[in-house]
Amino acid sequence: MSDTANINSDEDRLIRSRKNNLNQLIDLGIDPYPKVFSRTHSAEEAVKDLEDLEKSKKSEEILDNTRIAGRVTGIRGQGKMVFVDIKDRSGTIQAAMKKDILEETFNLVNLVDLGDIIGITGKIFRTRRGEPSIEVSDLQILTKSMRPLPDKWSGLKDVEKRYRQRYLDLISNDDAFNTAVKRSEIVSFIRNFMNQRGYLEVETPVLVSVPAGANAKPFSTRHNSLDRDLYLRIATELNLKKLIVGGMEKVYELGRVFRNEGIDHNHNPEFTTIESYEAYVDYNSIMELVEQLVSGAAESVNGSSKLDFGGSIGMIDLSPPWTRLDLREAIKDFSGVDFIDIESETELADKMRESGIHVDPNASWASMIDKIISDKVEPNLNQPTFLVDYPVKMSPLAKRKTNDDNTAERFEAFVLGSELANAFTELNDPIDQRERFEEQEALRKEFNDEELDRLEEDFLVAVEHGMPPTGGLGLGIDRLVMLLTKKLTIRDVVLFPQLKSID
RNA sequence: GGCCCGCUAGCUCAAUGGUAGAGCAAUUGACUCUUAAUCAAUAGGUUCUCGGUUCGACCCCGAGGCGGGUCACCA
Repeated sequence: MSDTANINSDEDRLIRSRKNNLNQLIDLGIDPYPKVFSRTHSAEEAVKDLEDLEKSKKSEEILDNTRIAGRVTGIRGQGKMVFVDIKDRSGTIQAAMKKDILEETFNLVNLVDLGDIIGITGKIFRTRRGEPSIEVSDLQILTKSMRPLPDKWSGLKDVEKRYRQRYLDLISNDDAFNTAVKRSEIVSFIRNFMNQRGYLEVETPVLVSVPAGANAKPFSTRHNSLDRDLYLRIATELNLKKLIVGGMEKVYELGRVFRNEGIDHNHNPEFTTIESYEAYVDYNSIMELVEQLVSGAAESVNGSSKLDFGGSIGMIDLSPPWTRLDLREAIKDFSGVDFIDIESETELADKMRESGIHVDPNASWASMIDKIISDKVEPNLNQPTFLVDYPVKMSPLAKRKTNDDNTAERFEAFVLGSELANAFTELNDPIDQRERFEEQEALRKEFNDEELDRLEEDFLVAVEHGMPPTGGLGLGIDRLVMLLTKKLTIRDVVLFPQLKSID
């Protein structure tokens, strides 16, 4: 490609002027990409020092020789004086570059473009207009930028570009930056929360030979030297329970799982869950764990366990205790269907159609119940709610209730009409567990449903060695972050959401 | 996958089927307290792609791409 081929392209024109400045720097013997710059202050700290001085808390010397680095987000030329906005992690501060102070270095100012990373040395002061600023005595180019930034005032609004080039979103939209920070803080809170309760954090394989532990279609891949198909895990469940068999008693994994299904505002093909397992407790303890974890995370990152969504939703209060609804009663109340007497799929389908629910003609009993829940019950559960006690048929990994063989000790947590967590008293009877898996395998063939859970022999052998009574939890981190940052789409809480590639 | 909407300068947005424009960014010049700096001038376009209708298409029609919404499915 020759230079003349693109000489008329606007983008090239913009890059060319920056390259021109870059070359001028090189001609001056200046490295446009030096390795280090030692900072004394963040932008925020500099302002604080100034305020401390003004309150007479500190002596004036603290203001001298302040060194700050960051990205240039604004340049206001004033002839022999130029104001430059410098943005770092903590915020933005103004630098005042005066010719009579910088002398020959002042020529460098003309070679600074919007988007460059620069380091400045100088004295903190306040301008006549009251703006905290650095009076620059030395200026260093730390990184020359070759491409223009999005418009300072309107920011980056193009949704697609925000996702594909998230770094631009982070630079120009504070809300995107703050959401990413908050996600990190939430994950950090959860780790501390679990560790303080004596849980061990573990890591189990992402590549598995049987994608088991949940209902989902897996991604498949291939290991060359093993000459074998492998799958990306759809859940961390079974390996974690093997660790309970191994005596770890309290374990959790914060990890990415992968499901080969549709993509929309609630679903990314890879997402993060926390699964935890604790020996010698049942699902009642897990309900308390969820209440404390979620309300604690809210208080930690938002300073409150309440969230105001306004409009018809209003205030969501995450503080314990959450409402507990019996699943069967909830379904009956919201849809009029009482599944307890309905064993045949055709009868259930008829009842559902009577209630105005669209039924897939090839659906299993369990998936139909699931459909009733998501269509008729979930949308009503804005305030945090546990739906408790699920049919055994739709809960192949959960233990039966003591006096009711058809019901399992399982709950799901809902907030804002969306599922947040799924938990049960874990099934540790190896004979029952094997039968449940075999039924799932049979149903998968009968209904040709790729999403039904799979039998993993290794897991069954582990349980046959004896798994203590255990309470287990799975909670969607992305959903939790959406809730606590009030984002309506998962793409706003995942830094690099999956998008189609542009060829 | 069905249906609906969007795609125009680096960014944000205009433009009855009749010469594609503005603000910011860029380039050149003036300016030592500005902060969306100001002022003057200049330059910048495969209107997502391909095809069709038309004397003439950003605009109408068809196919495709990408994105958004919604329904179906899923966490």
